[in-house]
Amino acid sequence: MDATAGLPLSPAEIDRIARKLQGHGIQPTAQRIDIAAIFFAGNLHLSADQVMAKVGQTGRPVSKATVYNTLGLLAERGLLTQVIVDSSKVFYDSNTEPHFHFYNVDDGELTDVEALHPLLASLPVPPPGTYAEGFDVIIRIRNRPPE
Amino acid sequence: MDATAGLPLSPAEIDRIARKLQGHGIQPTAQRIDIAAIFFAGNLHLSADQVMAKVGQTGRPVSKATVYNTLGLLAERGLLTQVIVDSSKVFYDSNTEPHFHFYNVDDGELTDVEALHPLLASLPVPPPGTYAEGFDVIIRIRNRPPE
DNA sequence: TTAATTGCAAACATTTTGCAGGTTC
DNA sequence: GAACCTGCAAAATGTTTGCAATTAA
Repeated sequence: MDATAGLPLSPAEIDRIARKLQGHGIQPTAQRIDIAAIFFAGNLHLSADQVMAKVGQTGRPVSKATVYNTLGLLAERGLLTQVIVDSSKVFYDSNTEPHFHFYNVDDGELTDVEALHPLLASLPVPPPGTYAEGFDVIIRIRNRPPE
Repeated sequence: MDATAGLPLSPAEIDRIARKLQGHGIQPTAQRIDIAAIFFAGNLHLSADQVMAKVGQTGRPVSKATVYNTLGLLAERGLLTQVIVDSSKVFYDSNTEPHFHFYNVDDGELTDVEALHPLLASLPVPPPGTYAEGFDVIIRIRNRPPE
């Protein structure tokens, strides 16, 4: 899916996104709407610098600090999910439903996989005194068979 | 350099570790033996700086570059597993059998969980043209119940 | 007008790299 | 002797922070 589809944003779209942000206790500013719009346009997995690049393409650059702030805020408020698959950068996923990921180590691509219920139902139970906050299931894949 | 200097490693232990390294095509140097000894002593999850600190405690400091080189090499040769749970650092796990992890986000502790076979058998199948290289199953836990 | 947000640059932490000097085979 | 390993310092990332200027409630 093309993440730049729908940009520039129609007033109706801006309004829709602004309401969504407000619904999650986030003050809707121009920069936040631009960033949120990218993710709300489709199912995407982007790193902070990819977001910055994409926002820049729409004609209104946003500073690095604001991109990081906003991504962190959107994740904290449940509008995005952080995906940690690579030790060198964090990905943000517009899919906030429980699901798994394929991570292609050759090209760095992240792909969603619908969560398998039998698998979910049998996840290990946290030790006494601790509580599950979430889970990550990542299948690392590559383009050539293992030797 | 004398490989036994200042370390609580018996000659027999050093020899055992040296052979293990050689068995995986790794030239056993004093520094590599010191680092490997830490992991082979038990089931541990340590980051590079934790390894450096532990080696330092034994009386013979090892440079940062060598610690990173050695950990990377041991992981590449299958003697350690890299665990990516935190965006800011990599953990190395002496358990190289397929298994899952609890990651306590409050105190940064990693714990092994035996892999559940029914779960393993039902992992998603990679897309055509790609091949599974491995999997990560991480259950994020915390010390207080979700609000 | 009061609080929140932005942008810039500098600071940070982890990891990687270049290269001179040592060590091992 | 040739190849490999180590250590140091500097560089490269990705991310965070401090703070003045701007914008929103």
